[in-house]
Amino acid sequence: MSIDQARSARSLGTGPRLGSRASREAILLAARTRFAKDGFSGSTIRGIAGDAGVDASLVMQYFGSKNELFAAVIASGPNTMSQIAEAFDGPEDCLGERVTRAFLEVWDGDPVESEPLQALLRAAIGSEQATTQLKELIQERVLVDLGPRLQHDADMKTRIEIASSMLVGVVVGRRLVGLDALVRQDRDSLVGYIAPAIQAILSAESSDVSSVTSSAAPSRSTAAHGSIPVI
Amino acid sequence: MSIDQARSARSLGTGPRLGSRASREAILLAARTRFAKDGFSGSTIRGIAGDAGVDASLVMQYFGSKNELFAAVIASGPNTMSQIAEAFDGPEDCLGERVTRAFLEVWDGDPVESEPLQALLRAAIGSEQATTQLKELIQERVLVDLGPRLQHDADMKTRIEIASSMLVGVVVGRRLVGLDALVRQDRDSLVGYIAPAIQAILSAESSDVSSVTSSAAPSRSTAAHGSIPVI
DNA sequence: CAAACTTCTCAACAATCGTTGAGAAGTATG
DNA sequence: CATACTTCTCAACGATTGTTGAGAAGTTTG
Repeated sequence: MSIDQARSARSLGTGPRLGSRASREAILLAARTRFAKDGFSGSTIRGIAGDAGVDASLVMQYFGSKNELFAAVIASGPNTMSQIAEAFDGPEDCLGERVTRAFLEVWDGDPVESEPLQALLRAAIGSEQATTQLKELIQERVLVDLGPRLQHDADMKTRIEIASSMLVGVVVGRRLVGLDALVRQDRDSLVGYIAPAIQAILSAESSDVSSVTSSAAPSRSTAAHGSIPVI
Repeated sequence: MSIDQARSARSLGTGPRLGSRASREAILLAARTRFAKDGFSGSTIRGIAGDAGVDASLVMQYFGSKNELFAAVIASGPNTMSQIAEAFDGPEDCLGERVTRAFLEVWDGDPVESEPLQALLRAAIGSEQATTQLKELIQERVLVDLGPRLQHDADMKTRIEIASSMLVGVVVGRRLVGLDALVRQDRDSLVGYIAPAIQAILSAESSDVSSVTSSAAPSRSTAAHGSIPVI
């Protein structure tokens, strides 16, 4: 039977190689840019298809749905997270600078890397529903890379999450919101401002602020002499 | 003429005071919550009206359009920004703690204050178009309060924008994304982690990181002895 | 050429959106 | 009661959305 023939010799290739995967790539590129710029609900399949020079139904045929297209865009980014995660390794006295620089470099770099992150961030902050939907994706792509580095103590995990949130905030202000003073600064001077603070988060001791709050203050007693504003 | 009568004695009150302004308040409350939770494009007028127990057209009658309703929600928040801005005044050696605490208090506090900020943040990050639309509103509500405090030098303006972005990042991770380690911490221990870093941003000297980058390093030389991890 | 196959477009569906106009329902004034 | 006014609902509009099914256009195999 012809069906069995086609099934046994799967995709033996009688058809054309017209646009083939070129259209698929064009769709993915257009989707990446539009999701990064307009967010998820702000982007339309018709608009993406138009940018790719393709009919909207072809997008559905390749990716199934808008959600799956978005997932494909997020998955299309290369190893940006491991690039950031690697910065957590190495000597501790310049940890703040390395991590800060890694963050800024990824977001200033190739759109292939930064645009999926923009899209993920816009979507994740856009609504509570999207947040919970994307939370496992965030934890997967962030904490899987960062995980082995913070297995030691829960305190270090907290520090890393705080430092990462701070750097995300800076990047949001600089690249998404476009705050004047942040956009004006070049990368190196920004690192000069930020790295000491990140260093303080990642290496200093959690000092108790108010009166009681007995819980905190774990173990490390070496704090705040040379390690904080060092870089 | 009756028209002139009604115009001269404006709203002399022949009509009913049924729901009167109660429905308006209900709409505003429902809109505030939904915009904070679902973002701008994720919220629908029909949904807001449903929460308020009211028809959708009444929303239009009171607020004109979805955009104006959103603007009313944003304007409904009290003086939250000035509350944060006031934290920038006072002795410099505990600046980081005051500012950090003010940020976290506003976001942990009354929904009347925090939800309009959530809505503004979600909308502003949601898409590039919304960002540019809301940027002047952000600058208006943030920098008008903060402005007088940073008139002195451009360097301080940069520092304040960086510190604010960082704190927004922390708040986003804690209240919007819901990162585990950040949600678990209570406010005081969070301040213990964060305040030294904010203090470093707001008071330390911008140290040159790499080799060249001649520009930076302005004037202040007092840095990093007791003021940074003090709280 | 004919048949099989892939690539892509056209037209339309059903749902939902913001928005509008007309008119009930009810209360004050004459 | 009759009139004027406010408050609110009903029904519908036009536009846009994601999504679908059928069928052109073109390429390879027999």
